[in-house]
Amino acid sequence: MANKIDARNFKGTRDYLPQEMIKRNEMITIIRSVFEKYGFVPLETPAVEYLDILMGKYGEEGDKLIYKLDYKGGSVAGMKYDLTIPLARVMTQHNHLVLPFKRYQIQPVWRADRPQPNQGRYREFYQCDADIVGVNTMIADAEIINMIHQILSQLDIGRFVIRINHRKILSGITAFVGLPKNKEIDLCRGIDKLDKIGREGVLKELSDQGFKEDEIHKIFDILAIEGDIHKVLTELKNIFKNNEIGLQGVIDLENIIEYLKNLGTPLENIKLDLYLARGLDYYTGAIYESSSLDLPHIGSLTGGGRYDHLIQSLGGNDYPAVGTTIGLDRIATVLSQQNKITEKDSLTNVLVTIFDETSVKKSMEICSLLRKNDIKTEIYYEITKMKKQFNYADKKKIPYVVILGPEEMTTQKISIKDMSKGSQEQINQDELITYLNNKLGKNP
RNA sequence: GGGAGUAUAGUUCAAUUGGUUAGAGCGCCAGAUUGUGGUUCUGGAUGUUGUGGGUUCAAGUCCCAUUACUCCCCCCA
Repeated sequence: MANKIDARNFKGTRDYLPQEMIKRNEMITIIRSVFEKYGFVPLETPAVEYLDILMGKYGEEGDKLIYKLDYKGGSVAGMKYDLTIPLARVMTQHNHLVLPFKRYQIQPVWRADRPQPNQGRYREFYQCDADIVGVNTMIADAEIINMIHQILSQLDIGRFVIRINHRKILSGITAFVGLPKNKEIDLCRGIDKLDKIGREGVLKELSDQGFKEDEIHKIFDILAIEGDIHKVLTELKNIFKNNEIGLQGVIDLENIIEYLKNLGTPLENIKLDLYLARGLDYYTGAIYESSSLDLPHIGSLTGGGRYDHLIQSLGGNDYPAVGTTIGLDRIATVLSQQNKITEKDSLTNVLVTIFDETSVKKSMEICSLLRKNDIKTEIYYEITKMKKQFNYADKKKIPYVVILGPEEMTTQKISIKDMSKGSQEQINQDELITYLNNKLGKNP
């Protein structure tokens, strides 16, 4: 025999066992139904893309994390890194799509970084994207943010915050401080840690980064702006008096806030974060990210923004676009660390037992009848002692067990045991469906 | 990409300064109970101690390498 194979998962990938899949499917059902409620239509794209399409869109770090496929001597393809670039590609290739094109997409993506399950970080993970192509009003941005709020609330993840910012505000700040454009990212990175390392820490970090004293001084002027969103935006407007690009960002955000109110979005979960940067290169306007307030170590649960020229950069029309991704695995991690995952081993409602050879036919008929009436039903596959059959129902947490023994045969009744109560009753066959529908809460 | 830690049965963990045949809980299988699970009682099965080398009279235990996993930073979903 050949060497023993060491069965294991590829690093950073997991098997989603039934218990987990049942929960994931429930989550996906919620997400999909919200997407559809807002008028989004489904799209799927291949796992693999040509490398020239993937490269250069995600920033320097991102490019390194693309899984490259090596075949026929040359690396020309890679696993998709997100769902936004594939959408942009689709938009360039299918001109007949009605604008605004609103699509949702729920698929895995791959990133070659170091897995960290505790933070919900994997190499293969699911993204649930919703994007609006062809609209440049902030109504679209507001709808996306509103929808994120809706989904996170419905998934019952506990306290969360959606942080918003604008690429043009970042540019405005960079200009205000007097820095060259390429320092923008360093600037954000340094200041973003304010919460973690405090004022002194940021000061040190910035001077280590080579920022001059007067520059740091100006940065702290901006840092000093505090208060609610409106106040901050008003003060920024003042600072950006002669700064057209920064001003544009502020106006966009003002509009978004206004529209969010119109949509009835509770603003207490939404925070303006002037130092939210987001690594992906293609963003051009408003950007947003959300995280759990109870489990901040898990990082971002959703992330998105406006990317007005990405589609053109792939050779398509210059369509404005905005969208978000919902990080299914991150959210699942939050729920699991909050012990909110009720473990289900089965979706079956009824187990039909088989008493002996003479009752096989009857049991199978009842099983079939239940299924015809949309009741999730299993039949036990062996003619064996009741003990084993009940034990199976118990292990799989199947709530009802049907018994058809000699006694039931002669009385023309069916015995049904309620496994959680331990109680058992006999009913007429023609009452069976009504009885179970009642028990399962299916009748109005 | 940088740093740290862990590895013993299906699983969670034991095993004295290195010292006989590596143990226990849970789980699993069987019986008590030939029409009934979840409780109880009785019995049973399961290990190349991650892998390879080294030190030693003797290694689960010490050393080196390797692999896997975990954690932190970076970045993100």
